[in-house]
Amino acid sequence: MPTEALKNTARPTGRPVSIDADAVAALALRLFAERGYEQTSMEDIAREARIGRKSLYRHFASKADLVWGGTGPVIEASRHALASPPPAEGTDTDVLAGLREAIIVGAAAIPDLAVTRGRLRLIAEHPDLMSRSYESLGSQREQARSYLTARGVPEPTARYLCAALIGATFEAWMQWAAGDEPDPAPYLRAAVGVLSVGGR
Amino acid sequence: MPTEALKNTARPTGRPVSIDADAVAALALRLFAERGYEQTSMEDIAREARIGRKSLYRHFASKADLVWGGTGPVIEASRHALASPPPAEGTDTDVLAGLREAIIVGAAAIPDLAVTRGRLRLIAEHPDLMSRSYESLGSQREQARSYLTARGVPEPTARYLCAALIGATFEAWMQWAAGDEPDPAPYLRAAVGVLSVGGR
DNA sequence: CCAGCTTATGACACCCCGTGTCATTATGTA
DNA sequence: TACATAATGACACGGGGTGTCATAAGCTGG
Repeated sequence: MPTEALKNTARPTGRPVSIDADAVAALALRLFAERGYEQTSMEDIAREARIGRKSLYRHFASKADLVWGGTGPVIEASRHALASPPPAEGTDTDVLAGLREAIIVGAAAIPDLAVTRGRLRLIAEHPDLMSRSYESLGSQREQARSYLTARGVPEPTARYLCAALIGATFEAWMQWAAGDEPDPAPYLRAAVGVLSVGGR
Repeated sequence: MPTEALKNTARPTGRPVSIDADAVAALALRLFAERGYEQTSMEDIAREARIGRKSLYRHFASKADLVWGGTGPVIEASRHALASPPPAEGTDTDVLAGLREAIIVGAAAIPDLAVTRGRLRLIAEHPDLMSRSYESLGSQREQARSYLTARGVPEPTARYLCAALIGATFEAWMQWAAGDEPDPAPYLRAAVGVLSVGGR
């Protein structure tokens, strides 16, 4: 999600990228941990990364993106898990179970959980970062919604279900991050367990 | 919620407030509607309200507070509805129904729905305003959580339930605001209907 | 090897949000 | 009338985010 203009997509001509966005994000995370989030300015990060402030903004749309950017893979993984199974005819077994499993799969795709935990803890501490959750999780919400509607869940119910799902799973991630348990799956399972499609 | 320092709380001495915060907020809403949210600077609002920019900030903590401030009464009303009935012994009837009714009562306490609809539509259009929902609804979340735990809902479940509740009801408000139906209650009912305390 | 193209880069300037300070003014109470 | 309290607004400042522009770096075709 680091705003990467055209990183891996075949670029036939032009000057290639010379800045390692992931390395810069990692550096920023380190600086945030050392000096604090709001005590570290974008100029500080740029200076430390030996690049210009404007170049920093070219790779990360905002300061918050330096933190939230790393969550891209998780969302992408659960998106993939949600997109794969085609909808069967009629009302299939349990749509909630499908959502749950996709989210678990997405979580399992995270390379290093320790970094993610640090990221989430940093987010939890700062309202400014916290509030970005709505937009950062937007694609996941959209993905879940199409999953539900494709399986016959009526429109308004699907919307509310997705909104509730995002809220609950985000809370689950936060609870996991606050503790020391290695596996986030139980938290996510419990969060999804709070939902019901039947309208009670 | 307009940051009011000491508006109605008996102030024995000192110069009384001479700025009508509600009027300023209404003016700001009008300017936002006319010129657009980000096209209207705090200086514009202050100039139009015939006050200084700093004085504006003394009444509203942020630009977003000019919009979100008006939601205070709703949250306060549902808080009151949630606080009134004392928990009975053992597992009482239906905690979700209690939550649902409190939210409906809160919605019914809104003086003029038209203004609220405009406000929510404005919020829907601007990610910056949208993202404030998390913090703005924080008190409501906390209130619902204590309601649930006081009625025997175990801790982690209560957390997830509240997170889901906030997400779903906010989505319900947004759906209501996007349409023309006069009563938000059906939307809210449907949103709460997506939850379940039983863990499926 | 050179010419020309594309694109990243960084310097500069700018707007605006939000905050801190401070002198001034207005309103109450003793 | 003196005093305390607090609102007001002027000024300055840090910092986020954006636009512009000249320059440098790499690729590709001749």
